[in-house]
Amino acid sequence: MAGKKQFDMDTVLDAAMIQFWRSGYADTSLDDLSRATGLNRSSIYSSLGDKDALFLRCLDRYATRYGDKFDAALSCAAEDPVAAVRAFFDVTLRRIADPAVPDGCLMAQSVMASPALSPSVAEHVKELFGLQRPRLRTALKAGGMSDENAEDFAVHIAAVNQSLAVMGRAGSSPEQLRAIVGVTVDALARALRPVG
Amino acid sequence: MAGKKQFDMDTVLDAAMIQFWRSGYADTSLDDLSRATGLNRSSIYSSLGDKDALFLRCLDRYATRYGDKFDAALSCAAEDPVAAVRAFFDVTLRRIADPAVPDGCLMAQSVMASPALSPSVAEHVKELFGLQRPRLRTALKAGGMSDENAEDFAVHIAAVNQSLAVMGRAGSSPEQLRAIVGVTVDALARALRPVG
DNA sequence: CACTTCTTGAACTGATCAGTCCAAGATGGG
DNA sequence: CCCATCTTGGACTGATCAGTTCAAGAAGTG
Repeated sequence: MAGKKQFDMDTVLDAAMIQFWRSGYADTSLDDLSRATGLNRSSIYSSLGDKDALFLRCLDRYATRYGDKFDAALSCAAEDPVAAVRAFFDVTLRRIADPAVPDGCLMAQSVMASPALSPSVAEHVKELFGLQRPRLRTALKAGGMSDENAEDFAVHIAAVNQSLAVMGRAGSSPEQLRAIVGVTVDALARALRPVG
Repeated sequence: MAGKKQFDMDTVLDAAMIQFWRSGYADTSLDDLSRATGLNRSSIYSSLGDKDALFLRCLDRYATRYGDKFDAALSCAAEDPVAAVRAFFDVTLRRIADPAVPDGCLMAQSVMASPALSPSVAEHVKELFGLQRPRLRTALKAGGMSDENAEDFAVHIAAVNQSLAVMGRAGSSPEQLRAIVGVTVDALARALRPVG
């Protein structure tokens, strides 16, 4: 077998991402990754680099995949910001309900574990994690919200969205998760209605 | 040295708890615990049991210490539920601002890491984590809220409270954390005011 | 069909892990 | 002052970790 990779890179990266997502960085060994991807250790190293490099690629993959979905959900914010935020939360709620994918959130658990990561990886995690807030702020301002309110709601919504993964992993039911976002969506609707 | 322990159990348990809190279960080795507590490995085993047993004691210690503070904060819920919830959040905000203690939250990060914990420990973590919601529900009902609203706000407030630790560890400023709880407290105040 | 090129599997290295064991030594009772 | 008792420190075990190395062998090229 020369000159041709024996595997599909997308499939392999998905498998590795899901492994990190399910077990976290510290509890994912190279043997786990080898088993999950079907690749030998030396194939992983030669094609994807060391554990940190592979983890970074998985983080970027995760951030891009769901970042695009969040952007799409918020794209109607100018016309109907409340519907946009509802769609934003739905991305997460659907991800949690999807049996093809682990519960929890790769970003949130990586942030929580960041003191144990190498400094450069930890920095990258925080950067990716921080993309959520400006995304929301821009959408809320497009929806007609004042600067100050948009700031506050953006960070609040980012926090609530992140909490869904933790609550889901802790055993909260889909109904409870909907109740969590319901309070936030109601508050947003009220804040956007000029006469309250 | 016979018949007398050479150390203060409270001091040792605090040191171990903080070590787990800072680094998480997976990234805390017995050498770390030995260094943090000043106790030798064999002293840890003979006095506190194995790593899982010690971790459980630290979890219980954490849950009791902050659980008591949360209860105290909510004790005025019948007279002023909004002030009670504000005080509830203040327990967490003050903990995050306290330099004597790690950022993050031992419960939240243990829940996130639960798939990598032994099943019995994971179960215990989820139990302790689940204590927050009924605590809040009882307080909100005492404050005059309807059953349905109390349910929804209880799980929402528990989620937001939990998210503060993650957002703090991700680098959010104290002002941003206050904005996160501000939205929730405002929503609660509105829900409690009979005429909105 | 032969040769070059690259992937691949398995063995190996040194470090670190949780957990065990035991001799050394300190203390309190007699 | 001596002995029994218990804590303590350090050495040890077997497992697992990330990362490296290398021979075997398959595909492409002529």
